[in-house]
Amino acid sequence: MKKFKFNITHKCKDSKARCGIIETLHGNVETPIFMPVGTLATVKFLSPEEIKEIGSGIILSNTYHLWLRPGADIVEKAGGVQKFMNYNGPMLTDSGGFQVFSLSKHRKISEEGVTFRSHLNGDKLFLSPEKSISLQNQIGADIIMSFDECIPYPADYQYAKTSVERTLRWASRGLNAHRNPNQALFGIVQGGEYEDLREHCAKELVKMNFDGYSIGGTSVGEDKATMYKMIDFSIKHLPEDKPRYLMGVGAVNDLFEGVERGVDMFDCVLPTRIARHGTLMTGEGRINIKKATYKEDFTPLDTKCDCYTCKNFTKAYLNHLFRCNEGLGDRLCSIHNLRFLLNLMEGIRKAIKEDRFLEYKEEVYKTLKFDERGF
RNA sequence: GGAGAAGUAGCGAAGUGGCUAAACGCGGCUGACUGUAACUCAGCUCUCUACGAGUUCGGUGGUUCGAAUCCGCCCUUCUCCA
Repeated sequence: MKKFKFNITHKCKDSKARCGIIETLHGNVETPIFMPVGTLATVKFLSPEEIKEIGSGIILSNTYHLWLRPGADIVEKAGGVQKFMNYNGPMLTDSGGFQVFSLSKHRKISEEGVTFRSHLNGDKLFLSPEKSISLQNQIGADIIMSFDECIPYPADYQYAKTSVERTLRWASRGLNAHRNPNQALFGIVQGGEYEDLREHCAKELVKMNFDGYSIGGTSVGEDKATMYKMIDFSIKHLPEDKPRYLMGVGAVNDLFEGVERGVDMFDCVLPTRIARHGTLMTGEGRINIKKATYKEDFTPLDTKCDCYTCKNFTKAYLNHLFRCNEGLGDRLCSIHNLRFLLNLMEGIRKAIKEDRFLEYKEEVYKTLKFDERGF
């Protein structure tokens, strides 16, 4: 008996947005949800208590990275990733498929799998669908991903087609290799910017009957309009009653556009990464706290934000911490950016339940001063 | 009082006749970041009427076609000895 369940609790009347609940062994999650990324079994700079405090429902970790360090066997011996990092909430692991893209200079793809050169020490590593699933079984997250190839944009049609076919074979192999019924396994729709490939990929995955479906291959350099098309091309062939996860997306307007199209889950390094680099998401748009203008600004980052950082610290102090390269700055800014997005998702869920998602979207778009990046 | 050593852009520090408006680091200023090789990366940082021009290497006077680089004098700092 699987411990994973997804129930839709409310459907938006004038868009494809919906609210739901994902049930896992480690707790329930309300959707649509934004998942903070904790690649190495840590959301960089945040303690598990802080992750909980910002209202995170589920976090993500990475197979490739944990495989390299400390090793999936060690995570398994620790009692699984949740116990290992002392985080007792729901977790998801990515398969390493994104590293096929992001470490493209260090890998070689074959039908069997992908040979990587470790980014740490140059070791030759081999990741296959079976290996990725087996590692994820060991790591023990509640939701795991198929091993896919995330292709770049733009992609040559023939290449995208060949890649999609292979990703489909990999998905099937991964499904057969999956050994832990307590872990939900998601298939990943690829196909680049091509409608027919996305359709084909989605339909074939649905035939395999995964627990949920991810939309991959987005936010790899394409423009917004293309990304939204990729979502449309994929999502319309996915079943209503399974969760849809748009991978690697976290710019504010992308979250709205995704939800409007029926996406239930998002993850993104953006809020935490830019926080560490001094960029903050606020009601006024993105600000860079390192700028000289904040040196004597003794007001909070965002007066409307209820996060620990905004309730207790000033821009001048954050500016100071960044100038001194003090880790507390990275931490406080990460807390804020994550809370900002999670707040936004709470607002989105509430609006959907009240049948006013599109109104809410319009309100937020009016209030937040979006730039062309969508913040 | 005597003997040495040194003074280079905001700071530290290379450079000892032309390829030097002057390496590099820090600091400063901007920008980027979307399933994390990311507390990272990129650009700018003498002045201006700025795809060009003008003034620089403690000061000043020389040598030379040409000087941050060689010579004289002056100023300042440091170390050691009295």
